[in-house]
Amino acid sequence: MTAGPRERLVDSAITLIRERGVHATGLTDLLEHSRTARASIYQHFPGGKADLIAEATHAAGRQMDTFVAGVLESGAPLDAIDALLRWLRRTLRDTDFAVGCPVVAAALSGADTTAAREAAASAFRGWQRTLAAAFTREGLPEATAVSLAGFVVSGIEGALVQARAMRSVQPLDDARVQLAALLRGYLGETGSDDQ
Amino acid sequence: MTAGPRERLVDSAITLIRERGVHATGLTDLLEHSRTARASIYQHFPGGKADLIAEATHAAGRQMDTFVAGVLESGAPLDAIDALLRWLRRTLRDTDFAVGCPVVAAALSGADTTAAREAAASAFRGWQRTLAAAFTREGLPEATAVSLAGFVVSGIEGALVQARAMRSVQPLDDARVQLAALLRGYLGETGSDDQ
DNA sequence: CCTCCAGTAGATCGATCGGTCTATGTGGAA
DNA sequence: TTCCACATAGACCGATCGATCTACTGGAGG
Repeated sequence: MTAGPRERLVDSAITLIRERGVHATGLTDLLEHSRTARASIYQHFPGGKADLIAEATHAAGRQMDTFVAGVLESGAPLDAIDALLRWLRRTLRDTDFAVGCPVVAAALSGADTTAAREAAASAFRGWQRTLAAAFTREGLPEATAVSLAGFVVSGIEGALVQARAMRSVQPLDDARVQLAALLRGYLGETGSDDQ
Repeated sequence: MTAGPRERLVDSAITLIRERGVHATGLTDLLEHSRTARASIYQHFPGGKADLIAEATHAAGRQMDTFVAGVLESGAPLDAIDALLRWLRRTLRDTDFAVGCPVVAAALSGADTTAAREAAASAFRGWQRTLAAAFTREGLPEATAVSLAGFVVSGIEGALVQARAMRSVQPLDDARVQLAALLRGYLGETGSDDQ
């Protein structure tokens, strides 16, 4: 509950960027949402908005990576992917399809925001590494695990974009079914055939 | 070479949105890039920028759908996906990873731009339909074909986002390999094992 | 006590945003 | 030729952008 200005700014940046994208998120919105003084931005992020966005993207990437790693170490990879997709589905519905992935938003923020793009790339690589480690733990060769992990990220992120556009969780459900089929091909028959 | 103001505006909108996103694309950039008078926007798009973006998204969706449908009717689905991924890879490299998918950009343009979001959803549905038709032609059940088609779109779009962020074509190559594995599971062994 | 400084509140800056306006040019139909 | 719809060039509007600035507040450390 301490939540200093810096932490509030990062949290608000993640929230607003998920909803509106980088360029559509103004500092005024950011300050109002985080109940923070304008000067506090430049106190903690000398580079201004660009710095804040980059740090928010890094933070969002770490949060998601922690979540995925947590679910992975207590279950099979497919169950972890399932849990992630279920959580995304619930989040989308709860917010009336208003929120997307902050890392994707940062990745597409344009050519002028190099720091944000690099932060997004770093987050993607982190997720891929975490997933690939789980796949190798299941016996997959290193190269196969890395490729598969990268594609799992692609499939989920793409489904999230489609789901927002269509205002439907169907793309996430399709991703669940198809990723299950793909993983079954690599890892053989394993659970996760619930409803 | 006729290329009236309306056509030039739509083409420029597609180009600039691919690079910068909707909100980061200003009317001034648009007019300069399309060499068009400011008033011409409101002549052809009474709703202003929002109308133009929506029409550009529709046009981009149709163009891509035509491309995909063309490649699909002269080859197996996997070969068509291969051709699409190869084209995306070359485009990314030729532009130094500056361009993405205009439909994705429109889909993430925010809550205020409803028309653009709907245009993006329409484009996604069109691609899914086109792909699903090809899969049913190969003998897949309707429901399976639709689900698989939706996921193929997700996987490709997600790979494109990752590729831009990382400035690497690796995600597209991963998508190729994994989509091939997935389709092989449904359709059995079919060509496309070149390098 | 006083000092110091992160935090707050808000005025203000130049630049740019999307949109509207006038003036002028142009090419085809009546 | 006359006419008119369209295209162009560019000034202009209020609003908002990111960023800088001053003035004030409150609590920790000497």
